[in-house]
Amino acid sequence: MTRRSADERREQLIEAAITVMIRDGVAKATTRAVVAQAGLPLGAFHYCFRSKEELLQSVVERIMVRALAPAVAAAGVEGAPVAEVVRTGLHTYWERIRQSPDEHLLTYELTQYALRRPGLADLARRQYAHYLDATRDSLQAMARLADIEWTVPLPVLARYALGALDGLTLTWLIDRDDEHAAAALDEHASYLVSIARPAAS
Amino acid sequence: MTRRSADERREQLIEAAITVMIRDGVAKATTRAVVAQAGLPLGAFHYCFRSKEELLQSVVERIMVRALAPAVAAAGVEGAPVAEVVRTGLHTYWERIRQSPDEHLLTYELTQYALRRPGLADLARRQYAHYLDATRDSLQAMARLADIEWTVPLPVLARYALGALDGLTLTWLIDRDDEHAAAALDEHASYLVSIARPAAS
DNA sequence: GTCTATACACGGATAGAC
DNA sequence: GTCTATCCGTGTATAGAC
Repeated sequence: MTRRSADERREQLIEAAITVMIRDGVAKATTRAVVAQAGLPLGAFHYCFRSKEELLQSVVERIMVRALAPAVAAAGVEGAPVAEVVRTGLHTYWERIRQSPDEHLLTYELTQYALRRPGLADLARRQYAHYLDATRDSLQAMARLADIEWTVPLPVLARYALGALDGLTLTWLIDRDDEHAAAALDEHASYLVSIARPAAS
Repeated sequence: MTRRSADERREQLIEAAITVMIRDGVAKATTRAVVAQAGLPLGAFHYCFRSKEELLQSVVERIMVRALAPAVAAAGVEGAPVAEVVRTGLHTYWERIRQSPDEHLLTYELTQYALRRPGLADLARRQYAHYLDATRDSLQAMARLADIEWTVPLPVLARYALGALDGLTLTWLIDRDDEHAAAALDEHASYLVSIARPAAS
């Protein structure tokens, strides 16, 4: 029973750490703040994690997996016009950002934190590689739904689309300008539509 | 004479702080580390700055101004083809990033740091507004050089272009993949060329 | 103004009782 | 395994000699 409880506490502490980080930032997520958030005594920390670094590694892994890949969520009906498929996908992505802006801000914060630690830098790189994959998959899914193909090589297009969405997201997280963000996102949609052509096969 | 020296020390400490931050990250830029970098005694700190917060405000202001606005450096010859003007501008921007990647990484780190402090959050917002202005100016300059006009409203285009460059930059700072970054940047150039048309007037 | 010594708080980690 | 009490390092800031 104690074994199961120990695992639960690990989970509890990871989630508590994320809660604190979203609310106060990574720097304020001290061991004391985390255990307080979890409602546990300070001593509980060190028989769940060898060190704070170990907790942070778990947090980074979890938050990065949980963070929607900046991939465009492919949505829409089979055979719909490409413009509709693209706009629906981007809109879905954007709504998720708008629903949890602080969590996404934390994602960027953690990425930078990870880059500063030799042991975690590789994790950040692998995660961005994963984002690229997910973006590529979404673009392929959209092409299939709209029955089109992209006139730009998929790896290039994925990197460009990921960058554009990432940048637009970051800008919005800073200025929270809904109108301008929507207009820019729409321009990205127009771009995607412009590089689509009817499927050959 | 002491007066002049005090101002010099302020400068000295700001630059030392930036040096430490670029090398070790914002978190490691303690007062002790900063004065050590500057070759000054610890006591020197507090008759140059009221507090560490005050130093950080100065640092944020300076680094954000110094950071090239993610604006496209307009370059090229009057009357050159639009494709050449655009590619030259983007290439110039990218070279600056490549020449000081750590400093640009710090820019992102400081932006997030600023967003976490109520007193500095507004500074981050104003800075991004400045980036938007600079991007818009560069786009206008490119249009003038190539004797074209943009078929997308300038405010929308500026936000989109800023986001795209910001995102591509961030992705590259993480994975340092020169080839793919160049390809994606090139795709952005193609996009810009595609939304240009000969000037009407 | 300039520097040394130090106060004081906080954070990570551990010792040791239960 | 669980928790309390504590150690020790570090960080900001200040006191006070010069």
